[in-house]
Amino acid sequence: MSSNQKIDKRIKRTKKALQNALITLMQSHDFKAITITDIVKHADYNRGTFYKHYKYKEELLEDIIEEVIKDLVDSYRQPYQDTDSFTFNSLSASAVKIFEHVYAHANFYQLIIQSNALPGFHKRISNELKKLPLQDLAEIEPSPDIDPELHASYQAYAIFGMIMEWVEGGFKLTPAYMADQLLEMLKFSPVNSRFKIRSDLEK
Amino acid sequence: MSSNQKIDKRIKRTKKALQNALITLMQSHDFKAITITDIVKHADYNRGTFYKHYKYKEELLEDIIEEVIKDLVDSYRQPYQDTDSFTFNSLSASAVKIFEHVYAHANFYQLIIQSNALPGFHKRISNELKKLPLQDLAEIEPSPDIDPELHASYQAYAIFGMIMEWVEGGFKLTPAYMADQLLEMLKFSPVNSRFKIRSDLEK
DNA sequence: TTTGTTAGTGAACATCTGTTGAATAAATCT
DNA sequence: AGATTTATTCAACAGATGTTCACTAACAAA
Repeated sequence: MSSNQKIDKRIKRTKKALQNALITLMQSHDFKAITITDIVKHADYNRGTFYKHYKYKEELLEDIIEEVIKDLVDSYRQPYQDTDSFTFNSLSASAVKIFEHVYAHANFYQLIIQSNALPGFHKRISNELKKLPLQDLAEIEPSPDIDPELHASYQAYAIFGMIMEWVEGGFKLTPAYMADQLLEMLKFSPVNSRFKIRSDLEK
Repeated sequence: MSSNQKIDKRIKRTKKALQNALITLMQSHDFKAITITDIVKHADYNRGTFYKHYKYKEELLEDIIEEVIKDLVDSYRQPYQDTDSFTFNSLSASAVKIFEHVYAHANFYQLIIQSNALPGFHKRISNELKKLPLQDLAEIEPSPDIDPELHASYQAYAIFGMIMEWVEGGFKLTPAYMADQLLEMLKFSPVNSRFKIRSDLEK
C-alpha cells in the first residue's frame, strides 16, 4: 500500500537519526546557529554521511516537514473516507480536522515558525498587510468570474494565515473554535461590513 | 520629515553598497550559493565591515526588503492622501495601488520568491492546501462574531497568496485585473458555490 | 580647526563547510 | 549461503565563517 520501494535500511535509519537530531537541537538552539557538525555529532554519524543525503540543513528540515504534511492531508481526508456523496458534516469536519492536525503537532509548528528557519519575508510582509485596513475593502457591483488559480491560492494562504496567527498566539484557541472561525470567514458576507477609514495611522 | 537621525555617512554608504552587491549577485546566483566573501568582494569592502552591520546574509536581505515594504505602504495610502472621508473609489484604488506596487517591483519580487532565500516552508504547505478542495467549504448558518485578529491575518495572507500566484505565473496578469479579482473575492458570496467532492485524489 | 568618536582595514585564528578517495561495514540479490 | 552492491567511515583539503585586534581614516560636534 505505502510506497516503500526497497529503500536501504541504512538510509532510513540514518535519515531518521539526523532528523531526530535536528528536531532535538532546534528545541534549544536557533536554527541558524545549528551547524552540520552539531547535527552529525548529536546523531553520532560521520559528516560525510550527511552530505550524501542532504545538501544543507534546510533540505533535512524539509524532509521532516514532508511527514507532517502527509499527516495534514490524511487528516483532511478522514471525514471523506467512507463517504462518496457530499455531506455538509464531512466538509465541516474536514475543517476541524485540519486545525486538530496543527494542534496535535503544536510543538512542531511552533518550532518551525518561531525559529528563523524561514527568514521572515512572508512574516514581515504579511504583518505589514495586516496593519492595512484591507478588511474594509468590500461591496462592489457583482460579476461572478473569479480566476480559479488565484482563488485557490487566496484561500490556501488565508488558512495559512489563520494558522500563523494561532501559532503566534500560543495556541490559546481551540481547534473547534478555529474551524468555526474559518467557516464564519467563508460565509462572511461583505454587505455587512462597516465603511470607515482607520484614524489610527500612527507609526 | 524623514527619520534621518544623524546616521553616519559611511554607514549609509556601506550598507547601500552591500545591498546593491547582494541584489546584483542574486540576479545570477542562487541565494544560498552567495557567500559573505562574494558580497564584500563585489562591493569592495572588508569582510569585517559586513559583520559590523549584519549577522548574516538574511539580515542584509531584510534590510533591502524593508525599503520595498515602505513603498508598498506608501502606495496603499496614496488614494487616502487628500481624503478625510471614505469614498469607494479611494478604497478600490488602494487595492489597485498594491498590485501596481508589486508590478513596479516585479523583478525584486520574482528574485526574492524564486531564489530560495526563504526555504520553502510556506510555499510547500500552501501548495498542499491549494490541492485540497477548500473552496467548497461554505454555506453554514449565520453568526457574525469573527475574531478580528484572525480575520486580519486571514485577509493579509490571502492577498499574499494572490501575489505569490501572480509572481509564480510570471506576471501574465495586469495589476488592474488582480485588483479586480481581489474585490471579486471579497464580495464573493459562498451561496453560489457548487458542492461536490473532487474525484481526482491521485498521488 | 581641533578634538573625540566611530567606521573601515588588514591580518590572524579556530571552527565549519563542502568535497574527495580509499577502506570497511552492512545491506541486497540470487 | 556467498557474491555484489552500496552506505558509512576516516582523513585530508581548500575555502568560508565568525570573531578579535591594533591601526587608520573619515566623520560629527564644538
